[in-house]
Amino acid sequence: MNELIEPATRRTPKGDTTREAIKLAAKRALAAEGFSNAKIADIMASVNRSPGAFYKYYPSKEALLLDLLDAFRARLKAEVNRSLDMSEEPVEHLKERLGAFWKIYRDDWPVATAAFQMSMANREFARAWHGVRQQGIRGMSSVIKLLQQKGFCSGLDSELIASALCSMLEYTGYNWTARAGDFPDRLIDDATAIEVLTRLVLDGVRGGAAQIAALPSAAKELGRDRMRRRTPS
Amino acid sequence: MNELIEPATRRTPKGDTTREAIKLAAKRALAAEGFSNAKIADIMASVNRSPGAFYKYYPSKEALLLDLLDAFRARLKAEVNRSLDMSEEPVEHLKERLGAFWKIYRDDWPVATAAFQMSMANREFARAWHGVRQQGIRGMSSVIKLLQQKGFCSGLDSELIASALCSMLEYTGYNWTARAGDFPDRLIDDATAIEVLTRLVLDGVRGGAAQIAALPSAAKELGRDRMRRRTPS
Amino acid sequence: MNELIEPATRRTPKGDTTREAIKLAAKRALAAEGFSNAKIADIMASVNRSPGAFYKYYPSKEALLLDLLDAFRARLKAEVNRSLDMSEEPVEHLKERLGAFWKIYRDDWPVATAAFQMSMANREFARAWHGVRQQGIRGMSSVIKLLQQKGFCSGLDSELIASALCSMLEYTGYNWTARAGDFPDRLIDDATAIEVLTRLVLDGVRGGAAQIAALPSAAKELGRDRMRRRTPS
Amino acid sequence: MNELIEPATRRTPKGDTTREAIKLAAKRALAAEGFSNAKIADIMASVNRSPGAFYKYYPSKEALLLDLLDAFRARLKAEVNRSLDMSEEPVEHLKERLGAFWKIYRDDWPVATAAFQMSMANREFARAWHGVRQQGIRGMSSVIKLLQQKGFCSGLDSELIASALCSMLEYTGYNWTARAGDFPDRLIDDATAIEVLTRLVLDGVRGGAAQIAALPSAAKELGRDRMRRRTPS
DNA sequence: TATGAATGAGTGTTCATTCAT
DNA sequence: GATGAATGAACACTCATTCAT
Repeated sequence: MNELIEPATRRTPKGDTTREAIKLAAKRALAAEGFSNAKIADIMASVNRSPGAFYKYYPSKEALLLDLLDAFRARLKAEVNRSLDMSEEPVEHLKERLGAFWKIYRDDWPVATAAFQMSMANREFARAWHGVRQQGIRGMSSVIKLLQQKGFCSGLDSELIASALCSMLEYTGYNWTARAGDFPDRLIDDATAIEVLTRLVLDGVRGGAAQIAALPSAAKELGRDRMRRRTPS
Repeated sequence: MNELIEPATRRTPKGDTTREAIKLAAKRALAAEGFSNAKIADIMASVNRSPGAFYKYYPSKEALLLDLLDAFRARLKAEVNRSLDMSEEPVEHLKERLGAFWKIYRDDWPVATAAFQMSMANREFARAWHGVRQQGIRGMSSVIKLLQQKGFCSGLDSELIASALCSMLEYTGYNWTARAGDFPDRLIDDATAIEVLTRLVLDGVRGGAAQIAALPSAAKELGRDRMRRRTPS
Repeated sequence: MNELIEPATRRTPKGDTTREAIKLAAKRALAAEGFSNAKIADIMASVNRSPGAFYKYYPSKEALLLDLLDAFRARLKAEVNRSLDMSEEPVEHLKERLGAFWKIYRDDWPVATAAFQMSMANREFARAWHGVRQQGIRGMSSVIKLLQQKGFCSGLDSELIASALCSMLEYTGYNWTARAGDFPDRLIDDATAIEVLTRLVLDGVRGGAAQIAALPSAAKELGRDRMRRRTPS
Repeated sequence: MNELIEPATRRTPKGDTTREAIKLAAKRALAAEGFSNAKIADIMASVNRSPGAFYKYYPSKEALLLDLLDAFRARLKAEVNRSLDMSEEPVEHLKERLGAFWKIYRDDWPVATAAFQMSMANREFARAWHGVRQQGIRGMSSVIKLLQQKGFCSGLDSELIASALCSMLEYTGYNWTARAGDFPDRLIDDATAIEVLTRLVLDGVRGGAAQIAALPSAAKELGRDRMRRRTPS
């Protein structure tokens, strides 16, 4: 995606090691400070290199983030959007995908957050970040469309639902993981996170149809309640 | 919440006008550049004032954002968390609240986004932003708990669900509104947005019960379907 | 000395009151912050006036200090250099003069210190402050010359001695009075201060000749001591 | 005293050169403008460096002055307060010490003056400057106490005398050296300065005893003389 | 190749001074 | 006369980037 940031020469193993170390340190810096506040000098210091050495690996600070973002996107594609063909049992399939999604965000939310921030002011990042979002949305909406053909979730814009659910996943990835998130004093284990998110996505994805069709007990009662009220008014 | 930023003297109408103009211009700048990139001089120029005039109104750039955030929080509290007693029809109640939420974010996502960004690197913002999040989560989880008593959505951590749903609302507020969001070429009208979000929240909030009741029929059928489909191809 | 700072119109009593209040507040500000750090707005606020009102009384911040310095100089002239004719008993005379000097500095060291500071970077203040110093030095050296004619303190440059003694008086005025001076936890009463300073000046003024002539016991012993030591080495 | 300002890495010779050049240029700027008026950019320009380079060496403008002040204090301690034991001939000892003092002030009064100015408004400088003063005062008062045990200078507060004499030395260091001092058109050579100052300090230090012993003869005679003189004129 | 000193444009903030009301 | 909002030049400090060694 970003050939510009590839150096002309084939990277040596040593260079690769350093490059990976830089990426790791950069993520840590991103997590602690955000992109604008993260300093090249600090990142390089935490890798025991001089500031100048950074430019052996990236032509600019932004190229570093673009590289991280590219890796992030590739990982998402490989592990979440892997196959859109659903040979497996769909609920399990979804759960598995969301588990992958969750783990990627647990590790890489600093990259996503930084890219998101940059996307607001910077054209190139806007495009790149938009691409990442679209990738997720496409995957999600293809599931939804499939279900809509089955009669679920009918009548609503699948793209919007996909967008909203992706937003939930992404931002929740941050809020349940980052120190500055919603639960600073609580470690949310992977199993719980994945279970809750799966259920919410499932509900959202099956949505309206499921309710009307399948909820004589719960939902209809709610509905009836409402009707009764509505009738007299 | 932030009395510190109130000047000692009673504000004159003229000063008030300027102050409001500054806030508005600041939101625009925040939307276009993000907090770190927004320049005081630019904000003041767009209000036809000199850079120095800013400091008649705020002691620092950060104080401005804190003020905007405080107003944002107050608005949320007034319009969304208004009454937690559910004397009214609950679905209508929820819809109305989410409508308010949506409109606030539609107007003020630059503030929320900037505060979110700052919360990552800055103690004071972390606290303030966390407070905003908690306010939303508390409101949401009180609804959920109420429903759980009625048998819905049982077995799952109401705080987690509330957090995830708030994340969805917030981030969707951005992604459906901002130019750099998911749908740059499409204007999502309030009614649609509110409808979709309400449905998703409702599903998430009612959730669990429905699943337990309906999964054998719905989800499994989905699964079977899929398999059948795949087999012949 | 500084006619520039006199307004064209005859000052009204009310204006005079405010002007005096400004001077007083300025001295306090000078004492607490020094000239560069003292802010017009603060001074005016402590007089319950708007910043703009300052310029009714002085054309600039520096004019204020020049005015204060002029008053300081006038007071010194009136009370210390009052009469250089020494009709009274000279020791008493000196003591009285130094008492006046001490009291002036006790009250006005902020002005002197500020003027001194400004004199380093600013031509006009350099001249003005130099004038104040010269006034003191002239007074002191005239005493010394008189004594030299009597055989005291011979062989030394009376101007240098006068300069040094004036330096001692001035700087001691600060160091024994200001909160940031040498004795923060001790209040040095006027009598003690005047006694010690008088003695030091007297000794300095009478100096060497007196010693040789009048100190067979003390000084010579010291001298002898020295010789003895020196002889063998 | 100020390890904080030492960079973490071992300073290279090149860096050391620049650092020393900065100190020197800073002293010149301090002499010409005073601390508040001295501009980092100017100092760095006079060292042929960009403004930003300053911060390789000092974290702030104030840290620079603290460093200069620390060096000043160290030099004073090493050369003036070197040994407080008076095994050598005391007058020679004193003369030598005052000579060192004089030369230090001749070189470094800009630092002392700037520190003095800053001490009025700034806590940290107040402490640091007070420390320098105390160091001088302690040295001086130990001499005085020694002499008091021999019967000199009895009955007066040795600390006050020490303070006053130190004030004389310090401020005279400025007034005989600086362009804006008392003798703009005259270069006072070291020998003269040291001689005069030594005599004044000696007189002040021995003082009291001499007075008591010699006043009937000397001072009163002076008084009588004066009267006699005046009468006929 | 790596270093780290140096660059220099950029920005938040201050405050003496002005001026419309 | 008085006000106080506004001015705008000034300056300390930052940091991505460069380059001599």
